[in-house]
Amino acid sequence: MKSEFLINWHSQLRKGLLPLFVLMVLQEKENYGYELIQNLQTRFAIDVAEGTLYPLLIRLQKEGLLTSTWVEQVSGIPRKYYVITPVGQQTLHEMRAYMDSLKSINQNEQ
Amino acid sequence: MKSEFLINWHSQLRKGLLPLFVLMVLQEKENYGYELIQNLQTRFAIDVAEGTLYPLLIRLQKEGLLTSTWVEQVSGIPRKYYVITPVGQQTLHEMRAYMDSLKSINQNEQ
DNA sequence: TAGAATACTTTGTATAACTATGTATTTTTA
DNA sequence: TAAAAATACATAGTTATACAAAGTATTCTA
Repeated sequence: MKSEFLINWHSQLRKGLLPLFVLMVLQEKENYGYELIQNLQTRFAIDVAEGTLYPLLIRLQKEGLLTSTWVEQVSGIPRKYYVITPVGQQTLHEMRAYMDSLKSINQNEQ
Repeated sequence: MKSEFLINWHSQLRKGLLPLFVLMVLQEKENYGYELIQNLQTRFAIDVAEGTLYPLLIRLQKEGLLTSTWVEQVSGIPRKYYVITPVGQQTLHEMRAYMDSLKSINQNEQ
């Protein structure tokens, strides 16, 4: 059974990883929120609550990393599709560079 | 120049990484706070303010991952040395396992 | 027709980094 | 030798963000 500390650590780690993962998914293809939650699960084995993701998407959009458009469905509820912007791509690039630098640091371990 | 967003992202990412890095350093050798700040800088290229590290150390101790003892110096100010506990080592192990799982996920990228 | 699934939003709470400040001692330097 | 810098630890207030919970609305399914 996972300790209280580890559960909390995971939650804290997500504060950094989640924006990265979201940008990574959207880099490949535009997504609407509900779809993104499922892609994050299959792609990164990470369960994201709607109350976590939607505020994040709004924040990323406010920062200029994403744009969004409502798309009416022939059948079903309208979906808000999120697309990564050039600023978002540049930011993703720098995030990746930082993550890679961490990896190389961790290499000189037993 | 780094964007506001990236600066903030780094800060959020640290909330997850810092406990991991601290445990990694202490896994190798006991450290006192001030020394630890320097080791985190040389080892992980990460600048940690005292106001960040000391509360973290107190928290980790409260969680049972560390113990600490004051050591009087022949010359100089007494130092509080932090030592990783078995619980801390187990926790570190699980943190590493999780970090490794992230790495393998990130591998299937262009 | 009730319930599940889809789809987005908002409110309140908890966690933890960060800034700033404070205390105290020792070493360096001008 | 006095001032400044470095060493060493601690705490209060602010801010960002995950998360739980609840809400709104539509569509599909049994």
